[in-house]
Amino acid sequence: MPTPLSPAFFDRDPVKVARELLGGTLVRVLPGGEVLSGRVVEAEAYDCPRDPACTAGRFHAARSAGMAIPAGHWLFWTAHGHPLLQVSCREEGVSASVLIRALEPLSGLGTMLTHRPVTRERDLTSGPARLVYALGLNPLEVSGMRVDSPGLHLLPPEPPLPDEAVTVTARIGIREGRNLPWRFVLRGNPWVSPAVPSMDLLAVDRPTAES
DNA sequence: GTCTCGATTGGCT
DNA sequence: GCCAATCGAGACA
Repeated sequence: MPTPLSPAFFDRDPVKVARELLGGTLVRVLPGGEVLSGRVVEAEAYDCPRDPACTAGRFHAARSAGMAIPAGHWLFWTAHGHPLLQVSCREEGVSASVLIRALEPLSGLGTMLTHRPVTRERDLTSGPARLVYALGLNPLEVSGMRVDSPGLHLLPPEPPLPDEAVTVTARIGIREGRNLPWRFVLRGNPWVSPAVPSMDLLAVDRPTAES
């Protein structure tokens, strides 16, 4: 059983964190002890100092203050009335985070379906807000918790994913900064969120963010 | 109080 | 594929 990722893992470039998070396991332990888990098949990086898509500090300074908490804490962003699960990155005071966009359910599928009844299983967690609903996460309860909390934590991919298993694309659902290759998808996995237009696919297959 | 924005979702065609 | 509903948060009067 791998050790949960510690906050120190997140205290660096969110682009690298997003890449290395891919293939890992998100584990949710319900109060009754039941375990809901899923493999991270899609993740995006947001790094405000160099990211035109990151509205933190522009439109929603106060709202995004949570993104500036110390690295390795859960936080929620809301968009279009839906909660999105993120992990803070970098040192305190810098708004940077990794957004978990999709999971492949591993255990607790039945309970997830009670949280979020869907007709097709692949619709259960194939979206950033969908997985929050499926896991039954309460934003007020989870926000600000350490990323290695017993009730909600992340396990690293074992073994680490090879580059050829990862597709890097432009981010989706945003207006600015969409050309940055900061969206990481498990190649060929059916659980990723709705497909990006083919024109958005970049000619890169591995992270280029060396900073 | 009202308007606007948005990193989404789900229903309809 | 398209589009309306969604609702929390910020801006402004």
